[in-house]
Amino acid sequence: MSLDHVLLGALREPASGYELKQRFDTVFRHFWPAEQSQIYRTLQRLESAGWVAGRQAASARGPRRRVYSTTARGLAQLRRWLAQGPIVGDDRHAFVAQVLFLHELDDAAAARDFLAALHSEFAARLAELEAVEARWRTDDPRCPDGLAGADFYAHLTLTLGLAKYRAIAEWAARERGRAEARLPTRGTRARTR
Amino acid sequence: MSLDHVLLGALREPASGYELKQRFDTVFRHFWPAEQSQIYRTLQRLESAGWVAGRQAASARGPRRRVYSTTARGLAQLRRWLAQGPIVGDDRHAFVAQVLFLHELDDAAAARDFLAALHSEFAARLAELEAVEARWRTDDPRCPDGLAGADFYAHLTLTLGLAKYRAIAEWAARERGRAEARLPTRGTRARTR
DNA sequence: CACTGCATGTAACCTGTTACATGATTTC
DNA sequence: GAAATCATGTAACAGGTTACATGCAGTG
Repeated sequence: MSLDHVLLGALREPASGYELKQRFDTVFRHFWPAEQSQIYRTLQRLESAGWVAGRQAASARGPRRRVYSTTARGLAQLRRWLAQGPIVGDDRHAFVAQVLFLHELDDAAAARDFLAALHSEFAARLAELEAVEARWRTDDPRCPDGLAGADFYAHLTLTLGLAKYRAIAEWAARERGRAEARLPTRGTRARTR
Repeated sequence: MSLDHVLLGALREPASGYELKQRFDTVFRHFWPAEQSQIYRTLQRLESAGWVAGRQAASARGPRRRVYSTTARGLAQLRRWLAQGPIVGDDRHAFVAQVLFLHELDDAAAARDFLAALHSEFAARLAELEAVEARWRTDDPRCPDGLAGADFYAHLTLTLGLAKYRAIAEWAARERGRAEARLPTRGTRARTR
């Protein structure tokens, strides 16, 4: 139940369900997306378990808010989760299945376009993370190597995203090229096989 | 509903639920794992939709089997799915959340060990795929560049897995080194912060 | 007064996991 | 005759998604 632990980690700094949703949509989304309905539901469950505590708070604008934070028991639970070692689990990537079955399209140009679209997608994700890193470097002179505490680990997740998206974008560009090379030359039939 | 389409693609070659489970555990597992119970349940739904057809078949050993194959309507559905372009969707990787919250362990040596464990995990996955590729090369002299038809696309999924696992394993090795360098030297207090 | 942003929640549904249940045939 | 392998299915539950419902406060 990783959502539980992402919330436990996030709530070391107190936040409302609404604020959590925003953090999910910006940072956590990259490795554990969650919908608002699921966040509120899970918060309730974690509170009955005694892992987070909620309290009523006033709001600068808008209705009253309910602010949660991780309890001592919640923190102990989070530490156990971290101490058990990496939870790697399975990948679930529909696009890889699509690549595997691309042959069923029986259309080498469409396959090449498919790989080109994959390249745009991952190049865009890479550019997004590169922008985040560039901003960080200009905002904080200690950025890559002087980072301490929680920032050091946050930066690690950034370099992982960078490495992964870079590898996939390069793969897509390379394979798009190989697919291009297989295309029938002009003047011959457009279909393969 | 990607499981539907993975089954549609797999059943271009007729197979029983049991055989499909084996293919999931060897090949499809790398991008779309599925349990036996889910496979049988989905097969029933796809059959009512008219996308696959099942027929009774004799079995060399063991009880009677039910062999399914993709129908013309199922193939049309599969092609529509491929033609709509890559479905990239979200990543859900608990270990990245763990890295982000590693600071809560407040133990730099444990964090270094965590990264070392990640490195072993991904190095092992990489080695597994490298072995698959090596076997393919020795079995088929056309292997990397002369591959045609469905094999060309199957090889693409292999090079993707190779690129991705290589990138992650290299990241883990590099960051393990950086974490090592931050360790307090012998004789000083063992805890960071 | 309409719209936007803040804020919290519920209901129905779909997908995926775990556990259980059954039975045939072959090999030791 | 016990164990392994072939083979198919169901039930209960957990986790995640989509859609809906409600209401406050400030801005134009």
